Amino acid sequence: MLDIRWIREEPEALDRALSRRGQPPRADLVLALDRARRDLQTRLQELQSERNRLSREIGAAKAKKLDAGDLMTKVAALKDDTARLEAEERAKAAELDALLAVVPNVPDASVPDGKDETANVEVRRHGTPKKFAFAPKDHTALGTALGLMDFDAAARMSGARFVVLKGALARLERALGSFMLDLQTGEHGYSEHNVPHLVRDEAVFGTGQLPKFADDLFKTTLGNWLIPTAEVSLTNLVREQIVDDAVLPMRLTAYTPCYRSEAGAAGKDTTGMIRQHQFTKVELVSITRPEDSDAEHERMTRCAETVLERLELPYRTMLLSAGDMGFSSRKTYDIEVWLPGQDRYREISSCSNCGDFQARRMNARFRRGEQKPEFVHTLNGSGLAVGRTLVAVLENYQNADGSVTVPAALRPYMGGMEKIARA
RNA sequence: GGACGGGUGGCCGAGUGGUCGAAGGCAACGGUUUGCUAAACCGUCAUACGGUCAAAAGCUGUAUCGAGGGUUCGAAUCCCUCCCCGUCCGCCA
Repeated sequence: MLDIRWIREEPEALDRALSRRGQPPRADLVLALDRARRDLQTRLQELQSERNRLSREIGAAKAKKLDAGDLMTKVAALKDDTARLEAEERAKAAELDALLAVVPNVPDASVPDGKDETANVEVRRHGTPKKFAFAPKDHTALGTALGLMDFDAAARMSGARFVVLKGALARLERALGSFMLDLQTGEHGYSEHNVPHLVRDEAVFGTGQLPKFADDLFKTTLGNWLIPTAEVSLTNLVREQIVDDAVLPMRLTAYTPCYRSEAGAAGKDTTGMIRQHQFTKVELVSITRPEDSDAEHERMTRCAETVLERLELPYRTMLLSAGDMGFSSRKTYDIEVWLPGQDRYREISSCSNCGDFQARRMNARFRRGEQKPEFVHTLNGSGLAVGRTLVAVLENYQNADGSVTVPAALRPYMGGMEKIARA
């Protein structure tokens, strides 16, 4: 949510930001609604003021046992006007709120222009894709041949975009989660959390998935939403809170399943584990002071990259263009891991600085000393998506005989296992 | 799921229809007193959004006693719905 006062002062900046995201201008509409709402508010308040004054006189008259009949008819006359104005003011405010709720965050000055991912800028690259002496298989072929990855069984009970992992692959998933959590908590200062996976409307509105992206989410019969990422649960830890300056930056992490309807992804990545309705992820969230969020963003991105470095997986880091960024973000780095089975880099982490955009939506603030509360800045990043990391491990560590070498960093989590082979 | 009891300012807590944004206390802040500390005393002490102003300050108005609706000239107080917390019962990993 953007600051309406900022829009009043710099409406042209809003339209410029929208244009960078490939959206039509909306400042005129926002300003018109805002003006109309405030005019209604002023008129309403004048009526209320008059009503309050007369009501006090009635009270005073009655206390003195005087007749207040005239006064009461006077106030009654105000009633219709007050009720009508109140309804109008409320309707106008709701209209304005609904509009502001779907206006995306303003891209940072350092974000490159561009309408989609073709304009993303590579900022660094690590490792070199391995040359295989044989034609590398993709993870689906590898996992299926190992007898440890069963899409058919998953489809029978759940439909498309689900998988059953067995044996060493099931354990590999757990090992990756534990390894990532240990790294982020033990070396990078993130505190581990176990959070709700079902949340209310307000929580999902807070992080920005609602109201615009409800189609991407699953909803329970009780009305709760399944989290599409632990960003929702972790960031909402500070909703409606005023935290002390001294506790910032807060660095939070959680290992959770993520549920996504993938409504807009029909036909994309239809096979394999790349795009599933359910996957696990170690999420990183930072809550910072405004002046610290840029540095924290760089740090967080490095925390995510470190996972890939420890696993010795080649990756590149992309700075997303304005047109490719998510709704709540003002600047995003995507980390893409090399997948030999696809012969290209694929997104495995996305690290975003949301500035105060989410904080406004969830009213998350902090206080410096005795000063007035200010909105915090919120950041989130995957550290990493476990399902896709498993895919990357399988494809990059595959051997000619179809077995998969266990990365050294994971062996302690695999009971010392060095290789995953068909039993 | 059933039956009760609760949600009031940073905290505690009073307030069942009329100058109540809300007594009192604690904490905090400023001051007086004081060798220092403490104590005592005096004062200040919610937020949001409007209007006024070039702007800020100031002044002024409105709203806010869990949320939303309703009754009433007037609601913290009465009614309805919802949310949250607690206790007991049932069920249950």
